[in-house]
Amino acid sequence: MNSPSEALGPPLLGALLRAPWEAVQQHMLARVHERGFDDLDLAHLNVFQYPGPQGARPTELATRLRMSKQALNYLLGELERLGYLERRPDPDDLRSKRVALTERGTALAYAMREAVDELEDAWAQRLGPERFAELRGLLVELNELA
Amino acid sequence: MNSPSEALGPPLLGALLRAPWEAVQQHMLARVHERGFDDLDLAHLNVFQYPGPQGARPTELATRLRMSKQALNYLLGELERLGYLERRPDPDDLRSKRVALTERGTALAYAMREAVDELEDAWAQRLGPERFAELRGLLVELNELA
DNA sequence: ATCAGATGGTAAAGTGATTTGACGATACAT
DNA sequence: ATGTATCGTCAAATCACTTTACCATCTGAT
Repeated sequence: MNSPSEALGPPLLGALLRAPWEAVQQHMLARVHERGFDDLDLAHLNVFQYPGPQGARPTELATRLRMSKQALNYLLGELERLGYLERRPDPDDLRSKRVALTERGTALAYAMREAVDELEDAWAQRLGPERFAELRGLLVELNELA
Repeated sequence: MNSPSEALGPPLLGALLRAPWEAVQQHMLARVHERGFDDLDLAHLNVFQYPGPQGARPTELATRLRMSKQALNYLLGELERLGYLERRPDPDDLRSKRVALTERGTALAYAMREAVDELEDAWAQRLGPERFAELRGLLVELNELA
């Protein structure tokens, strides 16, 4: 009685959300590496996360991804060097740049999307389509709360 | 037609899982800071994540948290310096250590737990208790798949 | 009982992602 | 016009983390 583990109680919602999210991430990374985009890591994929960097300004992206504009710019530099995107001058604001995906960048976004779809399909099958739909619906609501 | 954002489609499951998980994390960090544990960041809280470091061996913890034993030991060093835990010799294995929470460490674990409960309660209320229970159940199942 | 190999923890140096601080250029509001 | 805010970037410094290398201890085979 009163063992430390008992005192901690059952798995918390945080843990329940975290594990499958990490599974998605890892699956995405592995799949994307298989497809030949093996010069990237999770930090890079993070930049491409929904809704992706296409057309965005660096500062806007940095805010969205909750990192300093310097940190993001560092990543953009690497992604540009690796041929995934370019930073082009913004015609409407001479101070500003806009991120433009290259062909390779677009292909990456597509591959990421496909990887997630794949995993979702697998889960939907094993959970049952209607229960999976229910889960998705509840998660959408949860996201609206936060 | 065929705008970049259309091509990306609706929010993916990854994003749906990530956002609320990050909300949990941020709430936990903020709450814990309020309570006076303001010398910690997310990396530290990570060590305390379910089921917590109490009684664990460093290497075991490192495996559980998917980091190198050196990286974990670095964090344990800080947490020890800040008075949250101690590394004590393991009586059963002279090579080994065991993590023992201090009073402050136990208080932190309790505060973290409380913070998550708080947020869960808020969500349960706004989602409806039975729908929240459903969400939780589905997440448990999803965790068993992965 | 001994010895080989595995495992646990740690130290030290190096790496590299990220922060801090500062800057010139442009935009915008008054 | 002029002051202030914003955009991107550079450079230096920092700090978390990796790599490499150890020694101590355990374990199992002989």
